[in-house]
Amino acid sequence: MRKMSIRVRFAPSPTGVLHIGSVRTALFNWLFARHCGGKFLLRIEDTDKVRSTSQNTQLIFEILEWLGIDWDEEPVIQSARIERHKEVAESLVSAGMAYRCYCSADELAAKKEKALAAGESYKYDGACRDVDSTAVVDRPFVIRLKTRREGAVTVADLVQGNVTVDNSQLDDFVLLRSDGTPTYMLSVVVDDHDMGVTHIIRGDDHLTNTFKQVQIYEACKWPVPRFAHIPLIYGPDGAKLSKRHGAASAVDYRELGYLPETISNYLLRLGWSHGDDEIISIADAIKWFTLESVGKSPARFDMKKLQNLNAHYIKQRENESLLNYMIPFLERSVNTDAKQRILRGMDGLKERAKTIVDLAKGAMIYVEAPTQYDEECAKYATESHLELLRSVAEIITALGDTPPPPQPTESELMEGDTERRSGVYKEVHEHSSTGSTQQETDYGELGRGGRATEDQISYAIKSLAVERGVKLVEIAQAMRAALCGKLVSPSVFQIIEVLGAHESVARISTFINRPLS
RNA sequence: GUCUCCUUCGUCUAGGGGUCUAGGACACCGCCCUCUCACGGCGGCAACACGGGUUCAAAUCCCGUAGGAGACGCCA
Repeated sequence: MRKMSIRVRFAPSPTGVLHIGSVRTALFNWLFARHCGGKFLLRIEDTDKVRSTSQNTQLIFEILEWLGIDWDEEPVIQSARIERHKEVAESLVSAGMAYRCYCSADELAAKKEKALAAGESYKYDGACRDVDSTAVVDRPFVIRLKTRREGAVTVADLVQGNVTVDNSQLDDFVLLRSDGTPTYMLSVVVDDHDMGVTHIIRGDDHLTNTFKQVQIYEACKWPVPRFAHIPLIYGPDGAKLSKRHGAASAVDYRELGYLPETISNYLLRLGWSHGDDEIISIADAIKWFTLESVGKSPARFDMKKLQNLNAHYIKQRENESLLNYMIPFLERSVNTDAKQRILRGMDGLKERAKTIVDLAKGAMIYVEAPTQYDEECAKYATESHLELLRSVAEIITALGDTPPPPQPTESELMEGDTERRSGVYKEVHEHSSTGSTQQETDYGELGRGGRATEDQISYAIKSLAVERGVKLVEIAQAMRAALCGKLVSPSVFQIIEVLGAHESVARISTFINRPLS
């Protein structure tokens, strides 16, 4: 296979929002082109003028760009090529390969009904096949292909293998409608030929169409391209993936908070694999992608796996990038201070989020004080809890305003405390634990602006728990309720570090003094 | 109905005659970690649709059966 000449295309129709299955088709085409060093072209099949919208067309471009799928030449707009399509249809008539059919819609409907009633499959009977094409008849007509009736056509499909269909299965299908517009069958063939497409990679719902199209290529005496029909994506129930499965459009997934790298990785693994690899970068995908390794069996869409992948890619992303990405998802617009807080709390936030929507929700604790408290919070509003919170507030205030207490030694720390930390926390911790010989300088850095570090806060609160003889969880959950209005959040110590003493104490006071419970 | 395609754990898949008492991932269950929830670590459950061949040997090759899907438009 000579690599330099390969040309593929993605040819969506803007009659609806871009389906996630179409996105996969685009991805496979793109990957194939990039792998082979060929060209990836775009064609908008907007010949159905009633259902096509320019908004849908825009969305196609937008989603492809979002996913990093770039195309090589000016996109072809199919509706601009109608004259060319007609021309080909007419030339086929002149060449005796096609003919004018004057059967009315009513006549055909009647024949179809009759066939159905008799339990037979309907095929156009070719009534006008031998009508003299030079005769001028003043009736509306369509142009039909004079299909070959004998023999069979075998397509050496790059994914499906050899597929043979008997020509007797085909009828003389329509190339040009009575209103003079081309049908899909005609326009794809003409456009693919004119665009120099060498490999047609598309959903396998087109497999049977292929045999009709091959006949058009042959009638035109054009070279037949290679085909690769990839299996469709199904919903969890095994039926074609659609709206009722939750989300079928690529735009939906973007709005649900999935990252583009998640979508392309997930879609790639649906029906294609490279050994045991699950997390695959675009670069590796381009390096590894071949049509031979595309599976033939249909795959079901698994939301859980998508989520898991998304969680992975969220953890991978840089905090700044995540912040920018999540801003449109935030419930309200945020100022620079809030952004800074979110950024500082991002490590704790992102390891808990499966989607950007989750992330944005979780980030609200750094945007504003709780506007309401979850029902379960009442459990931590007992007098004994409130009493503990008063002490907590004092400790936080003290930590925030004065130099923190001496650093704990390794043995003083509860076991496990020095282990298992990640991200920023770990770095901070390492700083503070090396601080035994250089406490002054560390305070100067870590306590900047009178702000205590997560570690210092953690130590102080843990000490309080020991002192009062209560379990840490009792204090921590009460703090969480007061700080977040809910019982699930990142580390409360980290939250306090990010919010600062003033805001933290304010939230705790609000909780203590609120009328309820 | 006709034609075409598909069939390994619940799901995505590895596997191209012996290395398969079938591997990985997600999900699920358990344990560890733990300030909640997650993350992470460790472990567990779980599949070659069925029936015939071919072969010394079949998840792997062939043929049936069953099940699933797609296509049968003057839609794309």
